[in-house]
Amino acid sequence: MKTPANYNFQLTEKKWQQRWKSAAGLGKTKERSGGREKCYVLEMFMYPSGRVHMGHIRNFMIGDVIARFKRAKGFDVLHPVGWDAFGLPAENAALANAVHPKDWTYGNIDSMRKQLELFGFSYDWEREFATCDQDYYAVQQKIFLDMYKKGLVYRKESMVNWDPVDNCVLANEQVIDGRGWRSGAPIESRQLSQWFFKITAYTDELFQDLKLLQEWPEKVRTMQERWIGYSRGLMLDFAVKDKKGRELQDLSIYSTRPETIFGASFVAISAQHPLAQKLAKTAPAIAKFVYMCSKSSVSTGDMDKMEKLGVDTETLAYSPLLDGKGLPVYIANFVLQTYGTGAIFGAPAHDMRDWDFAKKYNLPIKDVIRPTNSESVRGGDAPYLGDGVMVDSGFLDGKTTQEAKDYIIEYCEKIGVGKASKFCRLRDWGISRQRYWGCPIPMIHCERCGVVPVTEEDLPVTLPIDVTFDKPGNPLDRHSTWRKTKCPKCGAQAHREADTMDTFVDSSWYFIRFCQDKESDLSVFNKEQIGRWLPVDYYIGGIEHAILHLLYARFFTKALRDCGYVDLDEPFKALFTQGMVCHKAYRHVDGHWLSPEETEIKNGKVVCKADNTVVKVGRSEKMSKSKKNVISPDEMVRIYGADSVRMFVLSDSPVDRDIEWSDEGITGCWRFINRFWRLVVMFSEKYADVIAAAPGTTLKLDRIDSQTSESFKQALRSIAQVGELYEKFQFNRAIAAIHDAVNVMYDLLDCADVYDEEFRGLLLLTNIVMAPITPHFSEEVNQKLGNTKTVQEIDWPDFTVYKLQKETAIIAVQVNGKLRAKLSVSAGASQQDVENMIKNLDVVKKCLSNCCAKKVVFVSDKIINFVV
RNA sequence: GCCCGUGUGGUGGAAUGGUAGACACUACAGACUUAAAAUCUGUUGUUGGCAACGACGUGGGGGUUCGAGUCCCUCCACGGGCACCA
Repeated sequence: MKTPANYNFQLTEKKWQQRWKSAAGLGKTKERSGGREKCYVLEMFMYPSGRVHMGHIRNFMIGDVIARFKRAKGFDVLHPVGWDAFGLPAENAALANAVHPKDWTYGNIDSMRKQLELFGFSYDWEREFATCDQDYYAVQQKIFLDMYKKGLVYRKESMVNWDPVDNCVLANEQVIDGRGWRSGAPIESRQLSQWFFKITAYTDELFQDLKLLQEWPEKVRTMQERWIGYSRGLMLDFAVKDKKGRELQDLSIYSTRPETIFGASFVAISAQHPLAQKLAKTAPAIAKFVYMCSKSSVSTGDMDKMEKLGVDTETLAYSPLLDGKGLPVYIANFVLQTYGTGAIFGAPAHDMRDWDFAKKYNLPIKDVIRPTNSESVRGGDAPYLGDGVMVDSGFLDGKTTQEAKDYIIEYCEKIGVGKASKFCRLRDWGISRQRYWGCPIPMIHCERCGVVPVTEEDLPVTLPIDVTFDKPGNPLDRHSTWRKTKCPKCGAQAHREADTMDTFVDSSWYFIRFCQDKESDLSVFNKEQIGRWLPVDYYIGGIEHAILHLLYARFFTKALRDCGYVDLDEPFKALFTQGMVCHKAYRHVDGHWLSPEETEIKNGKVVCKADNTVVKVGRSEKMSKSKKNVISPDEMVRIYGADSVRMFVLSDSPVDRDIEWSDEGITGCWRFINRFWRLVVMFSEKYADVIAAAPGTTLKLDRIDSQTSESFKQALRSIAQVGELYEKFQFNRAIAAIHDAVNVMYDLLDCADVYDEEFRGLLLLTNIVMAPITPHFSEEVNQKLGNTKTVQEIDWPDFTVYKLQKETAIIAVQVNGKLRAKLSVSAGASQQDVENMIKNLDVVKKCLSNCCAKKVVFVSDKIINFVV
């Protein structure tokens, strides 16, 4: 038979995309009667940078397969798409190219939407929106005011993380290794008035509810747990006196290891501590040290390499617990003002940092814990950090560390020198950004009344369009008219808050907005629609959002619940984090990256075309412009078609791992699609009469019985697994199972014992389980095979109706666990039957010649193992 | 330093404690072709052997088990996250 022509993806993909569009049915959210279950599938929405990259495609593919699969399973599915559209790059583009951020953003959205449409994702485009749409940020301003009324928003003068490149404040979460998460510039400290969300009001709940998120990766839960940094300990009171015994001030110290107090040999406070500031005024040496610390705190970074330094304040700290013994007070560079009370007591024998400090300044090291399984206290030149039994600690002697801890907290509370306390690392969320392209903060500054919220009738506070970017800084600040307004309280001349909100606010509730359809009043929360869809059943995105976005969104959900907007505690039921799409990267000897076009292969070596130097072919790296290893999705669609690209990003690697983009991989998918296509063409030509005689037949395979070949059943077994594999996000295995089925069908095509209609059924079933991955192709195949329903209209097949049990099993014959032979038996054969069958096998005879087996292990249809 | 993850052929990767290497890629061979591409059919963990058939083999070492890639202990390498958090 002549080899059929290649599958024409150009025509086919266009054809089906047009049909889906005109039928307006592909991704449209259906709410059908009959109490169907809902399924909300959401991929983390994207920033409109201008280009869709392969990482997006992989992310969206996971969601698209799940959404299509769940629809076929009979769920009502919500699968929306939108744009996280405020943010700095729009302003940078405005500066660089003299284009308005609004035009830049909406222009990018248009071109990215076109790119996405090439892939045929089953989104409900009717619900699409961008966070910079006025009707979206208007609601956000209302939420802000409601949270303000609830006491969840406040304004405070505080030290902030200032990014000198972006000219902007960053949240703690956005500072990575002392550098801005976006600009990479070293962060400075500045004193500024800022708006804060009181996320710490929800510390307990955010921490406790992590336990509810069993369908989140454990890794993400642990990261959040550590970020919140919950700890329990004792707040202990000290009195600080100078050398002459004059009382200077009281000092509170927080410790999670209060049981080591009798091993304390010094107290250390941070350079920003009020006591340090006070002492610096009169003592030049202290002032100098404090100044030095303030300098170095600006550029954090290699904390671990920083030597522990301190200065003796010549004062002593007294606790009633310590029998009138004063501990020398140091100002030390390793004590953080932002954690606890900014003061510690040092127990060098049982803490690494205290140990280093004591060694440096020759302070006593007193052991108070004897390791549990040891006769004596710590030996050697290191602190003992584990648990044990208290020694040399007065009334704590003989208690275990845990007992001692509980006891001393209780004791201190009783005698009134301390109390049980808890602390967390989590700080309130500073959301003021000195930028133009964001949601305006709806507040007004009045000289007489102070800060006054905008009244609801005056919402939204719209972003003015007539702004200039000719100077650095926030254009809202210098706008000639926009800032001027009347005080809602007294009517006097006042001015608007010029800061805008952190864009992470925008992405903290977008998944709620998607729940409302186009017809609903978008200026209010429609509780019925929101209640119908939330929580998100499958949330899919990158691990890089493990803390920032996911923590903020969880907080927002709880805050909105308390404002009466929603009725749920956690927004995302299951979270799935996918790996990156990587690609080979080429590096020149001098270190700069080369694109593949700048290289060639000479004598089996990759060399740089320009200067013939040997190029280092590095390990596969995440695709990025700077590494010049980006593969453009539309280019790939042009060459191989959308379905091949769709298939490739899910094949090969499990989706939670990185995948390497390769030419072989994508051509492999393209070839497989053609291979399946040829099968369909050959069948439909050979059995044209079958198709013509029974168009629109259902998928039912009537004649699966004992006469059906094992191969045929094997193919059915393979595709029967595919749904379960989708459910488990094991798309690579699902694709392997589909390969299996197609390979078997090739073997079957020429067999005489294949019933024609049965074979068509098998083709159709394989096609249908593959359809979530290759929707255009599958519609075409389905049509070619004469099915009158479209794939979209077909329910997921029920494979349990087929009798697919194997009739024979291959049993492994083992001696002492070593494989000696394989034996085909009828399925379910008993141990006796199997033993009878094999006792004459040479291998078995040889092994059993001199003695009987001590023991025979038999696992039905699997193994028989003789132990001799 | 702490926490988490990963380690299986030339490559990506399969494998409820039960026949390791499914599926795919690469490579090689054969068929088709004037030829090439494409396609189809084989072979492809290492190693000994003409063969039948053996030996070895899931980062290293040890253990539990009739049986370990899988469970336990320990070490190593790589990747990621957090990091002076009292």
